[in-house]
Amino acid sequence: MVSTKAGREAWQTMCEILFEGEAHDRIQVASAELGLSPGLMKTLFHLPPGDGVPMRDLADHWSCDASYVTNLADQLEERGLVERRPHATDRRIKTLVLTARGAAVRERAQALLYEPPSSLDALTATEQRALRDLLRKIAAGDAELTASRALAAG
Amino acid sequence: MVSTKAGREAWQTMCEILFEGEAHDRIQVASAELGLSPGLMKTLFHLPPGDGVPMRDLADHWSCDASYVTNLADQLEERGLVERRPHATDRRIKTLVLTARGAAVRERAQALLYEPPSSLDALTATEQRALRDLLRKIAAGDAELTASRALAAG
DNA sequence: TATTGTTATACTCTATAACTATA
DNA sequence: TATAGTTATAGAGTATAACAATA
Repeated sequence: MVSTKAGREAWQTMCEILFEGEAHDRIQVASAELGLSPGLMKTLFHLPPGDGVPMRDLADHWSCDASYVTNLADQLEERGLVERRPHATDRRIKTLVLTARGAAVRERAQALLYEPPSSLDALTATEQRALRDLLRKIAAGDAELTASRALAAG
Repeated sequence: MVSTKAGREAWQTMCEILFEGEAHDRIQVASAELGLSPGLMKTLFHLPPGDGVPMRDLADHWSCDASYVTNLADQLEERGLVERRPHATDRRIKTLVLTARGAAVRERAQALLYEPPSSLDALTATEQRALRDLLRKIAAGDAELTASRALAAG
């Protein structure tokens, strides 16, 4: 089913809209407006408000080195956006927790990123609902995505 | 119309599927497989086979410095993937043109990037067609995207 | 012994400034 | 005088290696 011609065309068009269209520089623009690097903004997105995330989990998700996560954490801490907190049971682990200010910046970042481009205007209200429902069905079937959402929900 | 609740939800879900889901590391994985940096791969995508693009156009599209485009061009040239060619009428301008090898690598890169994630499997064939049609309608209304496609079509 | 995180270091990516050639 | 591209250089981003603390 996944190799349906229409499915491939749908996926390709989705990539083009996000990477080539009006919104292709959204991340740069949003992070510049918040005075953050794209990497720092991406980190905020992975920290559910009120809940600590082990630094190792971030390195695993991004397939990056642990030392880079240390670097990101240092920069966010300097700006007062996150705190390092010890893990409840394993004292090797440090978790990253958003501060109140960090949660506010995260919310602002999401507002900027999730603002739809004007090209969405090409769809009627009914079509926009149909699109949302189809995309949500895909998201629900995406193991990684649903896992990270379950985490975010606490 | 664009600020429809469903439209915002659709856009947010689209971002989440691409940036957080199964496919979130597609670009890294694909470029690693081709032995290119993500920046080099992105450059190949902006060079329509058989047609030269002025280096300045790339810098403008990405809002980056011209010297960085020089750097990208140097690296692609070293690998035999592009050639610098003089512009027909303005001798200040150099255009970047894919070599035969460059066009082949570009095609392979597209195949890797545009391979849909398995989560698309959650949709029936009919739904995949409906999704494709909705996305294409958005793409057609995206001024930047249609402009770059017109260019690619020659 | 294996794992988490840090430090020191080096390499890649990207920008700034000064320059050459062309318009 | 203004624009396209290059060079040299500096800064940010990211990885590697060696290390300390904990499991």
